[in-house]
Amino acid sequence: MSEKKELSAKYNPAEVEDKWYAWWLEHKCFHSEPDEREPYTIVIPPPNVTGILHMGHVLNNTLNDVLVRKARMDGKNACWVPGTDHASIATESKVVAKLKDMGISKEDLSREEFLKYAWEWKEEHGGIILQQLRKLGASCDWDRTKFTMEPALSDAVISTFCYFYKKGMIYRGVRMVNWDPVALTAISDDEVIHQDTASHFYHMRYFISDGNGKPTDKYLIVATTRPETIMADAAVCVNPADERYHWLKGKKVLIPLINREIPIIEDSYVEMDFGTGCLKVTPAHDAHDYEIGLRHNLPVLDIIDDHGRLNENATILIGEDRFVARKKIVKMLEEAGNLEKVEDYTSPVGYSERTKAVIEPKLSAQWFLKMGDLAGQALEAVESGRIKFIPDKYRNTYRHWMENAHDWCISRQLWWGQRIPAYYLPDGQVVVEETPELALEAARKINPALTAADLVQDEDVLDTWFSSWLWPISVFDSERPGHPEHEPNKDLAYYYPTNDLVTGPDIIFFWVARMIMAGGEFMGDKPFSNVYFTGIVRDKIGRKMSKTLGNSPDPLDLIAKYGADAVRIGMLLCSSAGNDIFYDESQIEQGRNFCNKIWNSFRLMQGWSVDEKLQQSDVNKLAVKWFENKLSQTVEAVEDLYSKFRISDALMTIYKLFCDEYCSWYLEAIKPAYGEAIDKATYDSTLAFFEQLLKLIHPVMPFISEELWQSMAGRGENETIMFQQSPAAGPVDSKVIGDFEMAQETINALRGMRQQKNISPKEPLSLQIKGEFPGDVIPLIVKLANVSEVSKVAAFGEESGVSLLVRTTEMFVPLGGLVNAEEEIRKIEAELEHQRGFLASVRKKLSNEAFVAHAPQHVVELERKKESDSLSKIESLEKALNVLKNK
RNA sequence: GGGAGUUUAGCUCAGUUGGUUCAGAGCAUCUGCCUUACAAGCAGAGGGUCGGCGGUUCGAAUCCGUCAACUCCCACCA
Repeated sequence: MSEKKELSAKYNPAEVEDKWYAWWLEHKCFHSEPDEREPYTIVIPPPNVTGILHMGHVLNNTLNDVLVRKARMDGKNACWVPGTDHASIATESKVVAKLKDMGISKEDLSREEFLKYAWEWKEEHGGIILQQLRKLGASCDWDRTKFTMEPALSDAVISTFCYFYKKGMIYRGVRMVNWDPVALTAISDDEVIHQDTASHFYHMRYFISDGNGKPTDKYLIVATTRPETIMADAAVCVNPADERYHWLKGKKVLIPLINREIPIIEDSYVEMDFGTGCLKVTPAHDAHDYEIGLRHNLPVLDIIDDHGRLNENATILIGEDRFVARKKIVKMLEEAGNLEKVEDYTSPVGYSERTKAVIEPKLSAQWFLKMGDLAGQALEAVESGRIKFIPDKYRNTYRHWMENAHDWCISRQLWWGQRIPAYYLPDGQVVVEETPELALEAARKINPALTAADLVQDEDVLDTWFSSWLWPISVFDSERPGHPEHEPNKDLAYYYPTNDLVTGPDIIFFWVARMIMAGGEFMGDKPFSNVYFTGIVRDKIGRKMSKTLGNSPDPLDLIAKYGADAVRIGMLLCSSAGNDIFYDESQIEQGRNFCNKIWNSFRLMQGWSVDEKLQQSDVNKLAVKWFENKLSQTVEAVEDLYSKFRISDALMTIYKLFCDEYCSWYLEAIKPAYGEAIDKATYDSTLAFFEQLLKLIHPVMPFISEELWQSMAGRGENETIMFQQSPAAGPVDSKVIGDFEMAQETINALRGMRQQKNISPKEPLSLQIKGEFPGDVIPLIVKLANVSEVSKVAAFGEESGVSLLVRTTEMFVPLGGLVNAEEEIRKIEAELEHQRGFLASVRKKLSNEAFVAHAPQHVVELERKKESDSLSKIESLEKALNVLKNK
């Protein structure tokens, strides 16, 4: 130790964490530039720019940081690129809400004015989450921080759009989209959450027309959950096989209340046994109805406006909100005698993920990207194993989606985002170019008389994922997307493809699949090699963590209370890949306790005085040799676990190595008696071991490992544990470990016996061992089990005592008056009974000719060995019993 | 409705090709210890018909069938 300062009995993370994080930043430890080393690259899953750190981020970024720090210590040039996502819907709705608080309505603002507010908001609140990540210890290269809407990355998005447009893969089409009447935008299918919702099933009478627009007294009954849309009906549809309605063929019915005449049509889409078997067809307001309308050439009448209110086309209830209109129209139907009955009914209703508004299916002109080839090659990249999913089961999910990929609706009716670079000519033609200037140039090829003022740019912006899918490319080289003919710049050439991606399975299609598509298209190469899917963080009783439930702790509070290392450990301990995480604060306590354990082991070593003249004792020699091997063995296991992304198992292996092997066995074995000094050789070895352990621990617990590593002697001014080489596994001598284990088992047996017989650990015992026993571990038994004398004997004496069996070695502890003969007899008899039963079962197996004939040789051999071991155990138990009984 | 997955100790999970590293780990529990690093600790101990049933096999937590429960994804406002 360099200096001996007083250390408190408890580790205090608050004193340590900010200090080292600042030091790392100051020394540019996280920064990476291309060099001759092998790169290791991770791009952060960019959190929403206005987001706040939650437990899911903690899990994800802890895993990322562990991987990055490990790679760094493996000598790779590790680069973790941080950044944020502009999250158009989420951010825009936050800005709209904030403006509303200020008494400003978005509609009163021009696009430019609104964007000015939005950027102000972004500057003010943006990137808080990146600051919070620093508290967690995230070793991101902050100099490379990116934002999906910064100019360069926006340019990449625009070029990408133009690229696909010119390739004929982007088209504009009228489609039934999921309209969010609150956000006033179409959203993708994936952003719609279906939830069973209690509503009503309204059975309405549609009277048959007499042919002149007048009702007859005959009617049929149509059931709907949406009576407010009847004014948009284009037909009533029945199944052609439905005999109940054959008489209606060619007839027309009148829409209730407005008496518009519509045809009765037949389509097998209608299920006969659902409802009344009559379906009202409303092409403008239902995706299936739209399809039916196309098949039967039905007119499309849109009666709901962007805000979800009835418009003039409805002819009645104009201006009413759709849900208000529903209530009113039901009453009107009832009064008009058109309401047959109302049933309670629960049906799935689509809600906007962002605004929670009920989705309105709406026909509108949107931009689409064809999936065809993109999905095909992205599927192949995973199927072929070039990209590995961890856990593997997500390949199924991925395949299923990729094989059924719909064209991607990429336009959003928002302002916060990259505006679509499509420019409309006065005659309705469209040109798509990267800049207005280029667009004008292109437009003039169509009509040379055009001026800039004649071009009108599309009002919509692009889906946020249309920028995120470029992330692994654009953070390094924003020129490349959209221009695969460009040579990649130095960074892109060096860092791409990235190595690992850590993300949640909920965005496997939104993001993971699309990054693979973009990588294939623009780089001709996968964007990453491994995708590690984390689970969802849930509370103890399995509920998803959410703000509304209030069951999500603030990670920063936890860090303040327990320390960042403890929080990291707590998250990792319960996180096997792909499984949901059941978060429990007690896991973080365990992490804190582990920190404390490490801290105190350091205190112990720091308190020792070294005597250079002291000879190394046999016990110490043994312990050092053993731990050397144990460490190698464990390092090998840990490496293997890391390579399989079994991070929590790797952590547990390290945890046990430290707590059990190092603290409980090694340190106890070499610990000098109070007031005595330790020999130099052992001391040096111990510190070397401790340093190795700190390195092993560093990726998971960066702060405490740095603090203690720095506290050890001989550190240069600018050195950090961050760049030390990971411990390498040396050769493992299994005899050393095996012999030591024999000693451990013996010590455990003796300790157990003391407890059982109520013999104080301070009472020295003597021990007789019969048969083979590794002699050089005896000093360890003497020290740790408080044995005064160990003798190897050919036969046990006649005095009273307790016999022990360690594996197949018999031992005896003479206890004189301390032993209760009757109790001992009972114990031996019980053991005998068990042993005889065991022997019987083994013999039964061996006497089974089929077993001996079919089982492999080594299995049969094992059974034989069991038999002989058991026989010898029984023999010695019987002897011991005789001795006791003959007393 | 279509698909995928899960079910092993009180809790969270490991268990590679069926066979002594097969019934494991951590936490929790219980017992005894304030033993000069650590009570946020030490030393011990007890917990499981491996979801149910059936089958294949000399042998099943492991393979097959079936049933049950749970989870997720996709589809869907009649």
